[in-house]
Amino acid sequence: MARLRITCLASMCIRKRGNGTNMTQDMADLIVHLARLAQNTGRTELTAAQWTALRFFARANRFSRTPSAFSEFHATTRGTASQTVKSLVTLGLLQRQNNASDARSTLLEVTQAGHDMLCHDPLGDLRRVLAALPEDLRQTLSVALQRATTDLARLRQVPTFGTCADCSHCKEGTDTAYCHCTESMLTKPEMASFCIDFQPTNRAS
Amino acid sequence: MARLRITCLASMCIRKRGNGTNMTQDMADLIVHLARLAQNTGRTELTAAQWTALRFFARANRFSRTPSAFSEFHATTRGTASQTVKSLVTLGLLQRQNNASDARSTLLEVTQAGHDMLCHDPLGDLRRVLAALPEDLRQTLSVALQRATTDLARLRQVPTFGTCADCSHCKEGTDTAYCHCTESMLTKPEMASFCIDFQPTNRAS
DNA sequence: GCCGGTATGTATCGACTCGAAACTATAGCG
DNA sequence: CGCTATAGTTTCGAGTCGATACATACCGGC
Repeated sequence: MARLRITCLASMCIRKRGNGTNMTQDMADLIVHLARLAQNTGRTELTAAQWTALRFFARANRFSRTPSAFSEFHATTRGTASQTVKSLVTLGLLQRQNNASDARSTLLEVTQAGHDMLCHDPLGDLRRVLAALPEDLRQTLSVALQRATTDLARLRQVPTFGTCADCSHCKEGTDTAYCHCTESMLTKPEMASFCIDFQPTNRAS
Repeated sequence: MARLRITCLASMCIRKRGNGTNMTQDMADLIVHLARLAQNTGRTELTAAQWTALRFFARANRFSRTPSAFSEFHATTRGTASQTVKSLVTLGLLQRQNNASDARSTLLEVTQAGHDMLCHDPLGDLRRVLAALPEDLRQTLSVALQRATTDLARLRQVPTFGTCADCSHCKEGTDTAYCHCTESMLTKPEMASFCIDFQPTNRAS
C-alpha cells in the first residue's frame, strides 16, 4: 500500500486551469467517465457502436428506423452508420425491410435475437445503479440531463431526439395522438418511442 | 416536412421491454448520448481517447500520472493506454520523466503546449451548458452523478477516482494534509487533484 | 414527360482505437 | 539467489470513424 515519500514538488501539481468553472469541469468529466464505464465494450458480445445502434432501433418509431436517422442520432456520418447497421444485419440482430413509399429508404427491424441480445446490454448495470438512487435525486437528475442534452444539441446545431409524447408536433387525444409533422395518427405505445423529427415543447429554458 | 401517411402497423411499434425500468432506461441512454455528443471527435485536433488522457494527466496528482493509472481510470488495458500516451508524447503535449524511486515507472507531465491545447477542449461546450443550469439543479446533478459513478465502479469492481480532499486516506490540517496511503504530506492545491488510490469517505449510501 | 437538384444508402480508403498476447525490465520477497 | 509480481512496450487483427465517390430514387419546375 505505502508508496514513496516525497516532500516537495508541490508547485508542480498546481495546474493552470485558467477559468473559474472547476466544479462544472468536474461534472463534464464525470459524465464522460460515467458513460465510458457504463458502456465498457470489454468482453461483451457487441461493440459500443453496435449496442448504441441496437438500442436506437429498438426505441425509434416507424419513421425513424433508418440508417440516416441513426447517423443523426449518433452524431456520425451516413457511411459509418451504414457499416454498423450492416454488421448487425449480418449478425442477425437487425432485419432489412423495404419502405413501400420510398424506394431509396431502408427500414430496419430488431429481430427476436436482437431483443434477446438487449437483455445483456452492458448499460444494465448503470440502469440498476440509477434505479437505486433516491426518488428525488433521480427526478432531478432526469430533468437536468434532458435540459443539458437539449441545450448542447442546440449549441452544436444537431437535431434533438425525444419521444412523441414530449413533441410539439403532437396533439394528444385520449388513446391516440395526431402528429402534425408526419401527418399521421399515433397510438399510445408509439408515443413512447424516439422520433427523428422531435421538437421539444417550450418549457422554461 | 410532411412525410408519408400510414394508418396501421401500430402493433409493430410495441417494443418488448420486459421490465418496468423504462424511466431509468431513458436516463442511462441519455447519459451515454450526452457524453458522446459532448466529446464529438469530429473536426477537433485530437481523438476522444487523446483528449481524455490529456485531461487525466492535467488533473492527476504526482502519484497517479503514469500509464497504468490512466489505463485504470479509462477502464482499458495498459497496452492501449501506452499507445495513447505515446501519441501525445509524439505530439509534444506530454513529456516523459523518470521516477527516481522506481525505474520501471514513467511519470508524465503535461507540457505548456498541452495546457494550451486544453483550452480548445471539445468538452467546453458541455461545461458551458452545465454552468448555465440553475444552481439547485446543478448541485443535485453533481451529487447524483458522483453517487452513480461510485456505485457503478463498485459494481464493476473497478477503482474509483476522486480528489484527495474527499479521500478517506487523508487527514486534513490547516494548510496541508497527511495522506495515510502514500505516507506523505499534501498541499492544498494537490488535494484538488485526482488520485489513483482514492477511497470515498463514508457518506450515506 | 423530362431534367436538374437533392436525399438515401452503400462501398472503399486510410488513420485511429481497442483488447489480447507476447515480451523486456525492474521490484519485492523469501 | 531465484521466483513471482508489476510497469511498460510492441505487435496483431477486428472494429470505428470521417471523407470521398458513387448509384439510385424522389421532387420540383418546365
